[in-house]
Amino acid sequence: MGRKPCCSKEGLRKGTWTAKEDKLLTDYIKEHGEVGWRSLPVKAGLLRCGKSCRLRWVNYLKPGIKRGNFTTEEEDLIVRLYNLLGSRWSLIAGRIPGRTDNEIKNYWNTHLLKKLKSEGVEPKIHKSLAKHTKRQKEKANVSSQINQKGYKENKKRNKKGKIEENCNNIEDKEQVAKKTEEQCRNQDSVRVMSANNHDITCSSSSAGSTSEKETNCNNVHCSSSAQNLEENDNEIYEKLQVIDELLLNDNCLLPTECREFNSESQMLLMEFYEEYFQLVSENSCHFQDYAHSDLGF
DNA sequence: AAGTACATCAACCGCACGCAT
DNA sequence: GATGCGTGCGGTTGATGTACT
Repeated sequence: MGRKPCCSKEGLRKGTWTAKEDKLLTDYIKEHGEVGWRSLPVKAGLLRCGKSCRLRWVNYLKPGIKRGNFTTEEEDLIVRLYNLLGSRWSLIAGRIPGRTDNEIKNYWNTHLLKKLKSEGVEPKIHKSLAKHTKRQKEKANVSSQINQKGYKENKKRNKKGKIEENCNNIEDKEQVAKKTEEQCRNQDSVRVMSANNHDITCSSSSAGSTSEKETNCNNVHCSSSAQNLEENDNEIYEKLQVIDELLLNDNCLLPTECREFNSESQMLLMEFYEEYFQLVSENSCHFQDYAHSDLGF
């Protein structure tokens, strides 16, 4: 018994959207919100599949979507995120304000791959992650599962729009940032703007003093003490969670008025990512699952 | 100007996941 | 635990535009 199709294909339009269809969809969503994609076409008077409506909205009609040429900074970011995450376009798109997964995917396949190859750079090969998620999950080791559990729950809460509830548990957004700031005192800092447009000074480098940082890194890479390893794992993992908490909520990443992605906000973003990538890559041998499994990020 | 090849990107398709029952 | 539904994701297709012959 096969799975039911998402909708009856009969009598439905396919292909390029017309301006009239766009307007119908936009008007409906403005009034009712992004809910019930399956029933939306009928209610909105569209002869389209619900999935098609969602795609059209998410990729083209949704406010704040940036069209047009990618900047070199964006290109660089895409390449580095790809090396970290593989072809997880939605995750990559989530870290580049105004860009959609589809656009980034197309840009990668049509421009960046060629560009990299012409420069003699072979992009990191990733397995087709989507098709291996189950297997990867099964492979995930016990300790990482324990570490990831809390984060996954946080992520789930965020997805459900319960960020406030989450913030009550681990303080609020500012406190999350403050926590990071405390952990990162004495480190080179980067500035990240909070949702409240407060400048938060924090670092995505390892916690504590420089010596502690070195100890952490050494332990992560080659400690023979299982206990130390576990403690440091948790510490670094928590740090990644805090950073990613900020990254995932792009309101935390950039204030609304910076959605235009002006040069100043772009600089701040790039600085922040520099630190972020450094931290992840420093610990990549131990946190591969964080960077590459569907549980991480 | 016409035909063909290639490039681009919007849109489609099928699968997997989370959630409700 | 099994099943079905709604949704989101990544891979792929195909229509359209552009360059070349």
